[in-house]
Amino acid sequence: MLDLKFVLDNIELVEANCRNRNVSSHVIENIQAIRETAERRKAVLQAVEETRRKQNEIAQATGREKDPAKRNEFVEEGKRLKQGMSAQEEELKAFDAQLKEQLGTLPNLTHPDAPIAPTEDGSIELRRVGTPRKFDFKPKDHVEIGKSLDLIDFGGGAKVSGTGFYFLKNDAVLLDLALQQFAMSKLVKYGFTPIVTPDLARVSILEGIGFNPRGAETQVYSVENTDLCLIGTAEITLGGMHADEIIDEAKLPMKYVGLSHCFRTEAGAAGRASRGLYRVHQFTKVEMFAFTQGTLEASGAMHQEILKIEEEIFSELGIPYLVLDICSGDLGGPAYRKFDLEAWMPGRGEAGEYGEVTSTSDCTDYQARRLNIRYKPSGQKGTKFVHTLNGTAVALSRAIIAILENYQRADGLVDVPEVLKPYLGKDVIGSLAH
RNA sequence: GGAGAGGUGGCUGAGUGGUCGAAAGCGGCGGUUUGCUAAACCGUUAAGGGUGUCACAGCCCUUCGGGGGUUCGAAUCCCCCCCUCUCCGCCA
Repeated sequence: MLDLKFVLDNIELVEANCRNRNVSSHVIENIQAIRETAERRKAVLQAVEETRRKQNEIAQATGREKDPAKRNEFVEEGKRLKQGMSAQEEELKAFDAQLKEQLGTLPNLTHPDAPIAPTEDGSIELRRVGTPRKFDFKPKDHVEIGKSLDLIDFGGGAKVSGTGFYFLKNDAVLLDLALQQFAMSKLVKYGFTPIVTPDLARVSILEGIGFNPRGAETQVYSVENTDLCLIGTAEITLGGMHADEIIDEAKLPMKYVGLSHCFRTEAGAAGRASRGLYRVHQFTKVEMFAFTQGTLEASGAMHQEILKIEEEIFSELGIPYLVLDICSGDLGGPAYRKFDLEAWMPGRGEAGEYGEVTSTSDCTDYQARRLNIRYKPSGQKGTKFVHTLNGTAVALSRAIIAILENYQRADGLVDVPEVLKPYLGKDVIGSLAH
């Protein structure tokens, strides 16, 4: 959510930003509506406050009055004032709700260096690291590898839970756990506090992070008869962890690395390039999340730190990747700037393709404002919203794709990346040897 | 799931219908003292919003877990919800 005052003072800038963000046209129409709503709300607010002031005055005078007759007069006066109140207050509430809804549709501002383009092909490739391996045999995709080595059971997943679900088996399980350990250990070394988060969260927390679990295009599973949803990412729970808090400035930045399951309905995604593990309803993810001081310098620096760690993880895994600076039209509401890593997947498409494996966003104060997470900057009075950032350390399903496909051998087995060997306990996936 | 107790400012904690935005302590900030530090002492210290100012000040409204209600007036009484603690039951 953007700050109301900022929006009112910068209508044109906000409008231009919305156009760059490729939001639907009714959002842009909303901006003028916000101005009107805000003005009408203010008028009502002032009327309500004036009435309340009179009421307080009468109530206090009544309390002080000893003479029963005079006291009675005050009471009658108070009753009269009270009668006029409720309609005004209802009106105020309605305006507040409307304003909040209208503001909620506006995306965050955009980093000046982010590429401006309407759709995802406008994102800019910053660099490519590593060279895709040349195979002297025709590489399989992870679905075939998973089948031949008995690592992934899609049929069983479909039977038990439907399409988009799967069982990991045998060495895939060890690989999954090894990746978690590898990522966790690294992040802890970098000063991140390890967390295992809940996999369900309240609707209000989802909304604070910028999800709309009840919207028409929701990707979120809701749990019937509760106000809970299955989380699509630990970003939700990690960000929500400090909702409504005033954080000691000395503790900033706070860095967390969370482990959670992630659930996504992937509504409307059928038929796209989503074979196998690439787009599934449930996966496990190790996620970074940081709270920084509320300055662009602080969160910008943290954003670079997170990106560097993401790159280090895939470099050490020995998987070629590229870094994308995500363009304005593909940013998503809360992000001020976003970098994606795409890893080389030899079995994807006709002759291999890069596929998204991580994403890191600087959300500035957009999430913190709605979640009400603040700190007191030293030397200033009052409070300021923190900045929040998130970034994928390892999304297990997609990392597994990359490893199986990049490390496959002519004999059908899969080598274990050097850095994972200590965690996995064996050198070759699919073999009996330990 | 059953029974009970409780949720108050950055923290601990008093306050059961009338200047209570709230005692006290801790912490923080400013000052005195001091060679420096500590201690001691004095003072100060909630947030958000409206109005106003060049900027302060000032004035006003809201907030004592959340929401509703009673009342001229609610931290205080009533109802619902959330959360915490204790005991019992159940359970990995």
